[in-house]
Amino acid sequence: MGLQLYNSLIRRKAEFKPRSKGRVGVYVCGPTVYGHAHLGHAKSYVSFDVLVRYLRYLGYNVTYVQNITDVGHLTDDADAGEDKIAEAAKREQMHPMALAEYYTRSYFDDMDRLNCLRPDISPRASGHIIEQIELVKTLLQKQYAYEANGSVYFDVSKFKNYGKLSGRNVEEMIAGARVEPSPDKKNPVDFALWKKAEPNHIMQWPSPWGMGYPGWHLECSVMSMKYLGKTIDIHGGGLENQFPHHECEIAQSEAANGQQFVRYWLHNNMVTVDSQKMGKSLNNFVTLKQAFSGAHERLTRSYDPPAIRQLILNSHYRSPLDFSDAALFAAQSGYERITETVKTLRKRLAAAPQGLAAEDLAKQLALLTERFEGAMNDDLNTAVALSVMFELVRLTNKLLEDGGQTIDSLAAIDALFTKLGGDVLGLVKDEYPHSPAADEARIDRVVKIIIEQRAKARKLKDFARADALRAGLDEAGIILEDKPDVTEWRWK
RNA sequence: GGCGGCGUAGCCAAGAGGCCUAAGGCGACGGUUUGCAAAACCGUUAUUCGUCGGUUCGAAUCCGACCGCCGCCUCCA
Repeated sequence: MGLQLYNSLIRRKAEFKPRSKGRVGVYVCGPTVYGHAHLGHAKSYVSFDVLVRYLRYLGYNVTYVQNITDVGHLTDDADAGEDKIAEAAKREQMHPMALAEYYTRSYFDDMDRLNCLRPDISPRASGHIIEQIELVKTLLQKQYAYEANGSVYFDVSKFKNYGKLSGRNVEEMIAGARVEPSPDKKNPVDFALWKKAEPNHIMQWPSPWGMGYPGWHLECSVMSMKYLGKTIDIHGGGLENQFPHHECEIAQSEAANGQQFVRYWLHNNMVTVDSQKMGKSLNNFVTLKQAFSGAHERLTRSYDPPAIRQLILNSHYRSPLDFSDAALFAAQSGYERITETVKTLRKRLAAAPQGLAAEDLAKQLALLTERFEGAMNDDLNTAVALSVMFELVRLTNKLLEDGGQTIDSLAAIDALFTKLGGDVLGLVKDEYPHSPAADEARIDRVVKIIIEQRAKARKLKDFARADALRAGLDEAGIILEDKPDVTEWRWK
């Protein structure tokens, strides 16, 4: 059985088959860059990162597109809302585009630290205004949209499949609408494709309907179409975007193109913090930078970025994830366990005797691989995949303790760690380099300890020992210089 | 009010009719190793899966009721 994915559109798991053999287009809703990324972003993007990594592991040629929303995302869907970027720009007294750039860099920086692969294409909404206007024109032409007072709205009543993704009924929504309908809209559920800009609005572009800016939902339709085609294989995003965002994307795209927009809709579940919804108003927002540094009142320490990744992969992407200091602490310990084993393994590998891999070991590794793939094929069950990694850890530690393993045996284990734990899960690194600056400071500390020992020996007139220490350092390329009151060292 | 999801050991978390007297991780406890420490290894830590009923030869897994929690329906990954 191949890869099964839970498709929100049909509400069950289904075998994944790409549209074109061997090639997969993946589009994931990216961040609106008006603040630093938080734990919610991490869950979403780590989850889809693993999807992309696993598709590549299976041999697919994947094009991964993830947008950057830098315009059009309003704080409120009723017409009163302001653009999030504009609002933050005002607050931080920056140019909106400078603000967007600043937080885009911050976002990539955080994602790099979580070891998320960069998307192949990271299109900006503001860079696709022309295409967005074109899509609005098409929708007007096909009479799926109407202009009113300088804005253009999508006429939901014209699109009969509206609600199919989120299981909603248009009539009921109209009846139960909570927001005061805009006087320009024919129906309260209609959504803005293009919004008229007030003169003082900073971000605005000329259009056939006057100066304005695009509606939020439009960008994803336009950019996925542009880079992946009219029908894409996989569209991912957070569960909270299923409605209305993704529903609107389907309506726009399918109305304009007359063909299916997305074949597999994947939604990841939400993050809570200490069992509470993470929200700015609840004051329990934890940004990734805070988690990395430990600078948050709910955290007792700093956490390695991969430990956060590990916590996310410890549960299923469609389950809600509760972040707590205790959970993070456990993930950190677990991550260190895997890391220690891999480091020790590689150290031993360098000094292992020649020889072929043990036959029963090959069998065990094949079995673990099979179980790993079985878990991943089952809608990306990373929790089980991770448990397989821990079994590999135990197997490895036992072998290392027994000793006498050949190069080929250890290399086979290392290859599996690298492939499954590294390439797919993104938890095992190819190398664990020390930072040169930190190393330098460490060497200085070590040499000073030896100098101290030598000083003690000299004081006790044990010159043989003192000279032996100096000779030893000399062999390591370190020269000691005895000054009147101190001993200094330098590289040979 | 409408739609959807969840409740498994001290904590996190898989499992979705018989392989479950329920993976894996963290923590705790005991042991091996150890001058001390760290790491590692071995073992123990849920006869039970929110509660109560039902279906079935058989249920954590299906159905119903109830209790509790959460999400979406307004912006949020």
